[in-house]
Amino acid sequence: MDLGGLTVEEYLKENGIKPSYQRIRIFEYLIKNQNHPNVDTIYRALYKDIPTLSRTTVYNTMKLFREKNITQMINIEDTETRYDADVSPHGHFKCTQCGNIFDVRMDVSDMEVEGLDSFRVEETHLYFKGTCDDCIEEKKS
Amino acid sequence: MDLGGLTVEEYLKENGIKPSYQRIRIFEYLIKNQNHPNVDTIYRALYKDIPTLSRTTVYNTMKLFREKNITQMINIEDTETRYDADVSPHGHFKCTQCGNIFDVRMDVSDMEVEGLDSFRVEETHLYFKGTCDDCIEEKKS
DNA sequence: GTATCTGCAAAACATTTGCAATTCT
DNA sequence: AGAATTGCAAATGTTTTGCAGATAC
Repeated sequence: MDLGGLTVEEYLKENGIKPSYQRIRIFEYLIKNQNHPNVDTIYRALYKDIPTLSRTTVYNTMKLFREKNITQMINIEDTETRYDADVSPHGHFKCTQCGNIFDVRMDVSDMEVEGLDSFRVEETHLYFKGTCDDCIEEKKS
Repeated sequence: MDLGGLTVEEYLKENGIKPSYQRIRIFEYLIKNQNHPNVDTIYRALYKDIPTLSRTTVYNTMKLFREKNITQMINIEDTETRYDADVSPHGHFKCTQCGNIFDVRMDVSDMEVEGLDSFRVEETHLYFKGTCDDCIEEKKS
């Protein structure tokens, strides 16, 4: 993740977000841990350092980040929403064994999709589910 | 939707599902109404005819259908899971105005995706979000 | 007659809301 | 001081679970 040479604080300001302590820490977490976390994972990780942090603040912050377009939502399972600070067009692969989500580079321009003429497309989401290499190896041994 | 000349009852049996009255009615609803309904929509529609029906049964049934691979889950919003009795590979477009979901034909073989070599892919999901033609027209007038 | 299926009520879980206390400028 | 932000507690909405009664083969 590259913020174009900006600090997190500058990047947030640039995108119309007041850089509060919590918001900076949450965004820092997102770019340092490219693990596509859900709200609870973010909360637990930061709670160690910021014991006053509440889940509500994480929810509020993720909602704000989404509105300002500096994160995208990943809805693969119905049970949890995960987040990605990389908003460039790319896909995801979720391993159903370990639960990890991996980035998948994709060239949307390659995609020949019929029947989209009558729609104004604002978002494109592509994801795969299956088993990752590590989990395949694990089963063999 | 084509069941290959089978009745719903035969189709369910064929797929290892005991064709109870509720299951038949639910599956019939899915193939007659290609509206990608959520559990509540299915429940409300059938409740008129089957007043003893419970949401639990709809949930149970949808879980069973998924396991037997005669429906697929559509997770576009974090708030609701929707279902499709068409399990052939295709994408979806959700209009954020009216909430309708439309099928989008796609040829997966056209898709050039890098970095999937190390994964065993079991499912591919493609969806778009935006505004449909009807809702664009509506705003103009 | 025994397995399975259904459906009620309660529980579980993620997310949102209302509001009071806190923080920042 | 005034506006925005935080965080608690309660509410909401969806889905799951436990279990008793009904149904089917």
